[in-house]
Amino acid sequence: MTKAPTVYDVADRAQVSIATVSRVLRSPDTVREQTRERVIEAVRFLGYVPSASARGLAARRTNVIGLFFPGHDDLEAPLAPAAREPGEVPIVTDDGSLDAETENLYFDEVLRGAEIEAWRHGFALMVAAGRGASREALVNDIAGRVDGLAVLARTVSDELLAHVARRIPVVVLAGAERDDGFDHVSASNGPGMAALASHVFSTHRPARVVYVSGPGDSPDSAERFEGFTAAVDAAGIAGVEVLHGDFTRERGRAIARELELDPAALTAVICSNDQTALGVLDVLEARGARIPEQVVVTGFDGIAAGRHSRPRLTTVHQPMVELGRAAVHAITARLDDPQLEPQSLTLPVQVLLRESCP
Amino acid sequence: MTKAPTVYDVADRAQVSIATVSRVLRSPDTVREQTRERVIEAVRFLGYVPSASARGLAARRTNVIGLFFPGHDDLEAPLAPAAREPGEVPIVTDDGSLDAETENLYFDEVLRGAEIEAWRHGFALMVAAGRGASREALVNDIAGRVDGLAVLARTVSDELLAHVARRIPVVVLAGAERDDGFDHVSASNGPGMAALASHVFSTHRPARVVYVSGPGDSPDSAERFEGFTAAVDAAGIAGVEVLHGDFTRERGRAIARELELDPAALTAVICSNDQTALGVLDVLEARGARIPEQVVVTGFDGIAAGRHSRPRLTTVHQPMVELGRAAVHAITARLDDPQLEPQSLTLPVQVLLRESCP
DNA sequence: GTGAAAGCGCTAACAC
DNA sequence: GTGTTAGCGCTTTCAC
Repeated sequence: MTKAPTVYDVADRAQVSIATVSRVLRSPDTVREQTRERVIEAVRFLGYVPSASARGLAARRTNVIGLFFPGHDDLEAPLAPAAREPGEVPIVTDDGSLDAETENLYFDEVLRGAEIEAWRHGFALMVAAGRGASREALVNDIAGRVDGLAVLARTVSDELLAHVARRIPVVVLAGAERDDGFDHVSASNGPGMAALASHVFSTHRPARVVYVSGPGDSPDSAERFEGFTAAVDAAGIAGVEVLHGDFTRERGRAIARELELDPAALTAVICSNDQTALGVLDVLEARGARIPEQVVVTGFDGIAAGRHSRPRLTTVHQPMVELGRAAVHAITARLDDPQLEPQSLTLPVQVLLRESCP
Repeated sequence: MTKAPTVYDVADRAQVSIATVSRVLRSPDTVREQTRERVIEAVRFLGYVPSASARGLAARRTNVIGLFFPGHDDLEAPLAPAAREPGEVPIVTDDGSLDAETENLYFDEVLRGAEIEAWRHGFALMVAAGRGASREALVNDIAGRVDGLAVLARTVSDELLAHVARRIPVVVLAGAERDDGFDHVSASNGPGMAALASHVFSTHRPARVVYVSGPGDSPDSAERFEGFTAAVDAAGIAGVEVLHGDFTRERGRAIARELELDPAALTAVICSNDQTALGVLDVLEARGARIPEQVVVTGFDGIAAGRHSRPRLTTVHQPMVELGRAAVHAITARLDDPQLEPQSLTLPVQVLLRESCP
């Protein structure tokens, strides 16, 4: 780690020019075998690792793709010191009250998809989960490091996005198609919610319909709501109640607590995402409501927790891994052909019927 | 995106030298306000984003930390085309037979921790999940892009690790401490398993003890087994059966299928990880075994699925997010002071008692 | 098949 | 406070 060796060092030791060293690394078969071996030996001997900075500068491309997601603001606590000795192992009984799992599944899966696709195209992946005030600065910083950037919709100002897009391709994830000149990749939110709601209406014929929305600034939430109203109109249903949610489980719980249940009439609680629906289920179960006889509940997203809940949650499944892949794919496509018209890819979803609303 | 502007372009437009442009970006308060504003205006007008390659080359540091994990080999399928129209939404009933969730939780959580800690120290995070033959090349490539690298134990040859370590700090994740000169970060596998096993022995006094190991090349598995044998010795237990597992749920199932259960005697199945234990539970439940009256089952890791199983799984919880954080922390510490002695941090674990073995 | 040399876009002395 | 200048370590013509 004392002064990393460079091409020059390798060239010296192998008795060749730096150009040849470069060739051995980039296009080995243009170099005579004997020469090549000398170079490789030198590389090994010196512990040479080419600098991506220098390479990126000279080649004018980094071979890195960036993925920007808004961050886990919750976890800004300093690194907890190992309070206990590692040898001490406390034994605690988990009666179910222990903290819920970190439910960043969405991020995790999109990331996985992005990583896979990046790798397939020979790119490395840089992730950034900006938090707080530094967000815009971070995006700008990342933009300087990569050949293309995927950004979650609504997490960065259009202005900055436009700024960055002058330098590299930008694809917006999970935002509805907008005529902003960017590439877009999203799931079929509207039709998905419409299909689910229609199913609820036609199969269960609820006497009462409650819709729990997401945050006002979420494009996903808006699209889902549109799908919902379309289904409502199509079914000719009147008197729907719309409650304002925020995509959190806690909010779902709060809403369920205040929900007055009519034992005689079937109520449908249609939530704009799974978290909210799970919160609703938490409280409804505790209140002793009969699901799905008395109340049916639905979510949206298809997160793992919905498969394990009791009752299991009926939902619309988004292909999150595919979202990540498609985003990276869109970037590489544009890198290959910058002249491409702005693309807008909408991935299909699937309604998953489970016990909360069969 | 036509020819990205450089410092020179900005300098021209702002009527200053490139040094001043650099200053405005790196240390704004050393520049007169009026000058600064001219520069900022030019930056904005031109859509200037500094090149991290050039910056990294000049400053001799990238401000990026790398995280290497073995990859999701399963997912190499080409990007599935959107077979259906987005408007078509199939409705399927999920009777529980749909494919199991992608259980890369370990990766996900470590990554999250790493990202957080990297951000706190002002670093970006680059992730790589190498697959197949390209693994070593990938690690080498990443090594050239970052200021420090965290690598999952046993995924890269010692030789390559040593090669890379000549250039940048390397920390090994989840491997037992070894005298290899690298920094290590791991969880307290041995003591954790020992504490759990002791609990099983003293509380349940099983007539028969079955231990299911992990793959032979897993250091985690080896440490856990050591902890187990320590507990066995301490409890003076004889005639333990040790089965060879591989950390997969399927293997757990297979083992449970062949397990002969004596209705009269309590059997303890102690598994070296949660996946295996969940597989055991799957089959035992199906076979109608009474848990925990007739059989007690334990796992190790504390993955989410164990919280949702029936019965819920008793296990040892590893602080995975903390592992990621600690790894990055170790790297930044070494970057700050390269003279540091090789560190070996072992994070504390916790036994979580749930219904499979209260 | 190999070498010489001109950058790539920035930072960091060092002058002024 | 601001400008000049010398690299940083590589890729890539263009000669030979």
